[in-house]
Parts: sequence; structure tokens; C-alpha cells
Amino acid sequence: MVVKRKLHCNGFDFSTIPKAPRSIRKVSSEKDDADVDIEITAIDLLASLAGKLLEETESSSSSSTNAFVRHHLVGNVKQEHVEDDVKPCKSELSLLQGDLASKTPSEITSEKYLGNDCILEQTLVSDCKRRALGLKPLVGCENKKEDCDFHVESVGIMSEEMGVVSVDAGFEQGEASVGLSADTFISLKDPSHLQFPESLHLDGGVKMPPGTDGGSLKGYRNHSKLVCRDDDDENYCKYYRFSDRCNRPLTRVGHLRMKKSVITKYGRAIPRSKFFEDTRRTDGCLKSLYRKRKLCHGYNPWKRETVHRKRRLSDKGLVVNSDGGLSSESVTNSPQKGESVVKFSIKSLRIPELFIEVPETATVGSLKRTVMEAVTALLGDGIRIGVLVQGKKVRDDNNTLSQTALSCRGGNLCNLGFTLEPGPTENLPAPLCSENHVISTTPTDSTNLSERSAASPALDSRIPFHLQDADHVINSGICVENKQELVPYQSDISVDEEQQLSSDSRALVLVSALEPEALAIVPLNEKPKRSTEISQRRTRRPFSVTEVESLVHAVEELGTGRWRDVKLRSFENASHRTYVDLKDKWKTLVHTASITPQQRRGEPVPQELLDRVLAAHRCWSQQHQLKQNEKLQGTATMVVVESGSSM
DNA sequence: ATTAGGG
DNA sequence: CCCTAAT
Repeated sequence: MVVKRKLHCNGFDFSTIPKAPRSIRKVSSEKDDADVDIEITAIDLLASLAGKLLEETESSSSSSTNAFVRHHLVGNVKQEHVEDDVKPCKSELSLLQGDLASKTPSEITSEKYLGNDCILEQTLVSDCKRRALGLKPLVGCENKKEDCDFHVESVGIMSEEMGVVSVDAGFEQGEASVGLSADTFISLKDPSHLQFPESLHLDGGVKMPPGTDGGSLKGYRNHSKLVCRDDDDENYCKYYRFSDRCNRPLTRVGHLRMKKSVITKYGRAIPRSKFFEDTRRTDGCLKSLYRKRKLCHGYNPWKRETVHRKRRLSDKGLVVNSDGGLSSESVTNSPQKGESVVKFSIKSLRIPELFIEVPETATVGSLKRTVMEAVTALLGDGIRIGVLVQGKKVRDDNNTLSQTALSCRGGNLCNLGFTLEPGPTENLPAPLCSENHVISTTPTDSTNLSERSAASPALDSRIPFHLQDADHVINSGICVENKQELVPYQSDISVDEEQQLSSDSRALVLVSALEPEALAIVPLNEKPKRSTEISQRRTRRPFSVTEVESLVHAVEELGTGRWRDVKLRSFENASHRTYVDLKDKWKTLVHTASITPQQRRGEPVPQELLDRVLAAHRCWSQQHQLKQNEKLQGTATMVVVESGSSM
């Protein structure tokens, strides 16, 4: 289908703004052409808007090379949508509301950038609001001229020399919802270097301006997501399989998104053919899949889960905004059950409880790493889902949605939100020791159990982050300081079963997506297994010197080979340390102790401890040797006795 | 569930 | 850290 657009905005001819390349997209089927149009149009609108904003920015802040612009717009797009191949589709965009505010360069310091949310402050135009404005859907309005909803959620420009214009926009047509986000790179010192179209984000991938190194922009990139509720499988494939087919390297996205952390942490590229070869053989068994992880080179299963999860959502439905609100409402009746079904997808999940402490002297890089660690730790320890209705946490998992005022007619769907929360275990670092005889080298150590427990947080103060109780943060509204959102990669996890909603945190059990059958709706009551946990390699948590000390001490007493006892004695409250971990750590300790200090890596372990490791190792090896000999002796004598008695 | 050892 | 085999 050929679509022609013409956009006007306050006299600004948007058609003069170069358009983003669309070759990335593949129009696969006629059936989805309507959706394609939606996407293209929305992207164009974005591009146009960004251009317009840039223009305004240039004039309004010409004196300053830095500008922070918060632009809040609501647009009303008139669009003529024609199904015919030749007929044009015209769009008119009028800005209803604009608010330009610039800040001085000094206001845009890295501290502010990091500490506050001065990059982007989203003003979400809720769907309810938009509907209140009388905006009508477009899908299905063949040969008709109808109003189409377009809204810009936020626009921000910031940085020193390189500017980034971020535009978040939603575009709604009936039950279809297109969320768009684009980052535009400009040189504020030389506005002529506008490179908007090349940096437009498509399909969730990242396209950098020509000749731009991704790394150099890292710090400035903040927002890049594109959610197109185009229910074409092909498009989803493109969306998520960028790593092998579309060649859109994720690692170039330098912002804090779970997808990045997960992928850069353990994810490596896997040959597509290899992957499918593996998955074919796995026979639907999750465990098998993850067993093959090595072969898969750390292929991140989240991606696949997301893909297939999305695939299940063949109906256009509700979209949960990044603030947890629903941006599009669509309630349909289940054809099978004749029951009311709530359908929606989750665009992103908020992690409100990430609390990060870093010293003032910390570098930006270390801060990034810290946040990265915090996020990966959150994932590694397991997450649960919190359900919010009108900002309030819904605690009773047994209530039905209607009971929770979440019925389709209740209209409360606009206020449905989800949060990612730390798993039920170890929200805070646990005390290392639970018994009084452990750890004796630290000066502050007390031999008293209760004091030890009380002192343990201090022990762990080196751990730079705490995953605080989400409820606390949410209810007390403390997230003021760090409003910047962490958008998890699986931002498109969708839950479209009422049952799923009403169940507990397992509501987000992800489909393994190994087989086509996996696309079928999975009743949640099945297995409480959290595939996210299975799939995810545990976060690496290097042992601290304190922990090593504790371990050495325990092994000195208990010996090697009694890891369960070591665990119970010294690491009972450190739920992230299994006895296998302790055993492994001892193994590496022995190895570390036997190599030269130059060969060692990571946080240096005091030589004194290593000496003790070696000593204990020798000692207990000897013991084992003796025992073995005893055993052999015993069996030998038994054999002798037996043979003697049988004589 | 634990332990031991290879990867 | 993960995985497996053997207890």
C-alpha cells in the first residue's frame, strides 16, 4: 500500500523533514497494512514533531549551547486513511499545547543528570484524557476522514555538545496503540547538523547517527523504545531478533535498561541457526534449553519469551504505560468462555525500589556499574510482580479482578499498573554469620550473636545497593529522587488472562516459547516454576574478604566435604550462597592460594587468609587420605575376615 | 538433598 | 557459576 502523508503544524511543513529509513521494516502481509500505516504515520509524526521542536528550540535558546526543553504536547491528527493503493493518506497535526522552557548550561550538570530526573519528565497523556478530548480511533475507517489520536509524552533536550531530543509519543487508532520514542541527536553548537531521521528508532533497535560512535553518546542516551502493537509475527521477529538478523547491536544503547544489563552480563550472540537447532531438540523442556546455554552462548531467553508472549496477543489491547497506566482500553468478550476478558500488554515495568548508594567521589562509570549490578542483582535474585490499582498495591492475590475493581466496565483499567519487586528472598544482604564463634578477625566483630546480627548491616555496607521494600517506596511516594525509570527489556510482557491477573506473582510466568504450542495460553495455576529464574544465570557475586574469612574459619573447623554444615554455620542467612557456592569458592581459594599473586584477579584476598586456606586444605586432605586408607584397610580386613570365615 | 569434580 | 554423576 502506498501511503502519502502531509503534515502541517503551526505552519511548519513537516514534509520537509526527512523521514526515517523504513527499509528496516518489512511489510509482510496485506492484512497488516493498516497497522503498517499506523506505524509509519506515527514515526513520521514523531520525526516531524522533533523537527518542529528543534526549530523552536533553536530559536528560543539560541544564546545557550545547552538546552533542556520540556515540551508537552497534545496533538490531534486528522488523517485520511484510504485502503486503496494509490489514494493518499493525509495527516494534519496541530499542536494544541506547547510549553518551552530552557535551562542554563550550569543546570545541566552531570550530577543533575544522574541524581535527578532532569533528562526527561514524562507527562503521560492518559488514554482516558485523550478520549475525553474526543479523539477517535482510526482503524477501520476506510475511505473516511477521522480524527486520530496522537500525543507526545515528553520531549527533552540535554547534554553539553551533543544534544539529544527525545520524543515519546503515542499514537492510537482504535484498539491499536502505537507507542513511539525517538532520540534525535543534534549538535546544539551547530544546529545545522540535524540528524534526526538517521537516529530515529525503529523496531526497538537503535540506529545511530552516521559516523557516530555509540559509546560517545552513551551518557546522553536515555530513552529509546518503540512499541508498535503491530501484531504481525514478522514484525515481532524483527523487533526482537535484531541481534542476528537486523544487526542492531543492543550494546550501543547506553541507558539503564534491563535488557542491556542482562545481555551484556551474560548474553552473547548466538548463531540463529544454532539456536533453532538446539531448540528443536529440546522437546519443549525448559531445562534442556538452558542446559544448552553454553551452546547458545548465553542467548537470553527473555527475548524469546517476550516474542512469543507478544505473539499470543493477537488482539490489540490495553497498553500499560510506563507509569503503569493503561493507554488503550479494549475489552472484548472471550469467544470461548463468553466471559469478560481483560486484555492488555505491559509496555514497561517500573522498578521503584532500587535504592543506590555511592560515595560522592565515585565516578560516573562506577555509578553506572553500580546501577547495573543492582539491576542484575534484582533479576538474579528473582523478581515478583506487584499489581497496582490507582497507585495502590493490591495485596490480596485471591481476589478476582472484578473484586479488585478491575472489571472492564469499572473503567479502572486506566489505573492498572505493575511493578517489579525484589524476590521474596533476601531483600537485604543477610548477616554472614549466625553463630558466635564465626569471624574473629574483624575488630568490630563481637562474639555475641545478637550483636553480630546487629552489626551485620555494617559489614555489608560495602555492598553498594539495597533493594528496599517496594511497598514502602511506592506508598510513601519516595521515588522522587530517582524518577528516571528503568525500563526492563521484557517490557512487552503481556498478560491477557484474567486468571493470570488474579493469581499471584506467578502471573507473569513466561512462556518458554520453545514450541509453537507454547504460544497457547498457559493456565497459570499449572506450575509455580518461574522460568525467569531458570533461564537466568545467577548474578555473579564475588566473595568479599569478610565472607572468605568466614568460609575459611568454618572450613578450618569442619573440614572440606561438609559444605552443608559450613553453610549452616556461617552462611545460613546469606541465602544467595549455597553450599555448592561455598564449595566452589573453597576450590578457587585453594587455587588462588597456590598461584602467584600476580596471577590473581579480583579483590585481593589477604595472604594470611590464603595461607590458612592452604593449611586447612592440606590438613583436611590428609584427613581424607587417612580415612580413605582406613576404609581400604577396613574392607581389606573384612575381606580377609570374610574369606577366613568362609574357609 | 549432598558431595565431588569437570567445565 | 553451572552441570552431572554418584551417593
